[in-house]
Amino acid sequence: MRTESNSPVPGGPSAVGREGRQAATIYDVAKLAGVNASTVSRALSQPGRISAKTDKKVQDAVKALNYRVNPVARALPTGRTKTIGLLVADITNPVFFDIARGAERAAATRDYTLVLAESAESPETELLAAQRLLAVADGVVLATSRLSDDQIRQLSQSKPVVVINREVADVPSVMADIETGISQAVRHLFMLAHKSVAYVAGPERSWMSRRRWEIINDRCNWSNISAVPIGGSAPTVEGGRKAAMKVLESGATAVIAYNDLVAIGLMQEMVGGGKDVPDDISIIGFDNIFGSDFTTPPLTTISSPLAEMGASAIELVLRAVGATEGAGDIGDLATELLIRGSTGKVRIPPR
Amino acid sequence: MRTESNSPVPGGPSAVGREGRQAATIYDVAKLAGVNASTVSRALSQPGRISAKTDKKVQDAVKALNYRVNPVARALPTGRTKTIGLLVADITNPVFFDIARGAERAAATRDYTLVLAESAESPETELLAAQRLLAVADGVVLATSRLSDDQIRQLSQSKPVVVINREVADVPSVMADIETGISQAVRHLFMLAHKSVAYVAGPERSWMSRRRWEIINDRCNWSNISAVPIGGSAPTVEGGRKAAMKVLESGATAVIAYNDLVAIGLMQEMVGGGKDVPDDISIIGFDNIFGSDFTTPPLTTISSPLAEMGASAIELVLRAVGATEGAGDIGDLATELLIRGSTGKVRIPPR
DNA sequence: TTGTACGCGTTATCAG
DNA sequence: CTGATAACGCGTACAA
Repeated sequence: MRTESNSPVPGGPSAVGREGRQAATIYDVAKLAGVNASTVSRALSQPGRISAKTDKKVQDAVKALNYRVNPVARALPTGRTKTIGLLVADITNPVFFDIARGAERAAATRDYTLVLAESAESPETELLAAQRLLAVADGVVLATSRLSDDQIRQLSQSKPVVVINREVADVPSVMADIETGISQAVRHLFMLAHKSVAYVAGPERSWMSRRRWEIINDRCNWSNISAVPIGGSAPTVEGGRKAAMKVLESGATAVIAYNDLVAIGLMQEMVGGGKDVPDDISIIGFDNIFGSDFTTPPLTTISSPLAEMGASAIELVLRAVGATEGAGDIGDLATELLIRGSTGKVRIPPR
Repeated sequence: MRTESNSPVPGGPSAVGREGRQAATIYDVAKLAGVNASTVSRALSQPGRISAKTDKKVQDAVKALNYRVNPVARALPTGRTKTIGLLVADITNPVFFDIARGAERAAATRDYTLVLAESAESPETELLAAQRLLAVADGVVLATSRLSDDQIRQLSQSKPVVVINREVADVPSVMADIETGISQAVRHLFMLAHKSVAYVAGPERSWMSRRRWEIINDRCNWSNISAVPIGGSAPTVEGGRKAAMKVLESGATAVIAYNDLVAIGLMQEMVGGGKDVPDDISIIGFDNIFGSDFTTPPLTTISSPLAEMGASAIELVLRAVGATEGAGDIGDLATELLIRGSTGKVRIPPR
């Protein structure tokens, strides 16, 4: 491999060759403006602390050279990249998109940029990815973590970490208040005369899946409904399809799925198998993802304000890094049952 | 504002306080290993060019101190951040989801990280965002650009830029071969005896929208079908709803929408208004987005391999920065008509 | 208010 | 094969 650059740092920018004219630095600006580089630096970051005409000279030079600060150079002495990491278990999951949307916009508003990473549902990958993100970003949002509480706490020692839909001692989080949504759902099923409801769980390592089950079970007990758990399936449409048979065999007249994807898979498989929804079986999902109202019948679901949650998570990180004022906790975000067409009165009495 | 740090650079890492123990540097490693910092650097980046036992000493020290390279420090002399920017017009658009999915995975495979930005459909915002991305990332992918050819070319002078679904001279791009898909669609409509089809266009500034119209118009002429353009609506479900009336008034018996979102809005509005799809009117979308098969009837659509396109775009950027071998163009990616339930034989003859 | 000088953590040249 | 050292671009005590 040969190097024919005369740059002081051969690997450096000027060695790339492919690039256009070398970007201007504060030194170039300083020279043109007839001031010192440090003055330029100040003029750019602390507009007040500079004399009016020096400022003008600098601004003119900046325009003339089309100067832009080099963010990575700025980040080195500063330690801040104005970047926030967003880590999700599975990019494919529509839940993530709503979160990302809220997060991106919240970040952009504060002039921060989002850095994306996916863990492919693997705790090991997630840990590595989180560490990599923390090395670049000023803070990280864990959207659907499969890590242990300890691991998360440990990560949060170096830089601000915020988790979504998960409770970890000493780590700030943004939670959906699923209790109310679930209560509404169970009451809804109760009114429709259901006596037995199944819960199709998500990934084993999902904290949220376990939590949802606990609350569903609890509320069902209150209402004298028997709740039957149906073990860990993938949180996808396919996962839902595969779980359909087990649900049917359970004898339940209604089913609550870990999320909308699973619910949709369940519905597809059941309708495809000749069952009628909701006459034969009622289906409820979680999250109100994009498209959950496209189905026939449209899916009844416990909706979470995903975009807001993404935004709030960013907001919390921003506070932690001191980029924004605000204080106090962000209370759990409201959740509600969206009654659409996939739930109805029981027709076939439970055996 | 007071500063009580004794760090040489007060704004620097050690001043943050919130952070845990200061991260180890190569100097710490060097000291512990009893070698020079530059040796550590080499041991880490060029494993071959170091003696076996020096290497071991370094590795041990690395583990002992739990050392991690500082990516921003590395990026300064190097000029490479191992980061690629992905810029989209609207995060909310499901088309973007699939592209992002493919892109993220392709990037992760090569050990690159994705940086996200949204332009909110505004050319000004897009330009600014692109410039910001280019300052941080090693290259940028423009997924749904609203910029002019010149602006894009200009951006691509500093660092590699790849566009998706857009043709710009001198700028590498990843394109879906929409001709075949559209040909299939028009032929399909022809076989169903349609004589007049409407095209509901997308945003005025969308290059893709114009191109789709051109080809549709062309193919319709071939088949002696009259094609009627229905001007720029927002590329959203809402945009589709608003355009429904105009479509009906046009007297067309079939409509091709700028994308699936618009098509779904169209369908919702029409079905809501008492029309039957496809008996009264056939509807075809573009892209085969997530959920487009959830509708009733499921949407017939011209599908693009969005995830592959995202991946290919990243691949092209990676080649340009020399991070990956490969050469040659990436041919246009195949497109095909997915015939589902929203298209059928004309029932009402055109007036 | 402005200039001087140094350091942020890493890479790469150049001697040894 | 390894050590010393300059430089990447910028921010900021400190002195002027």
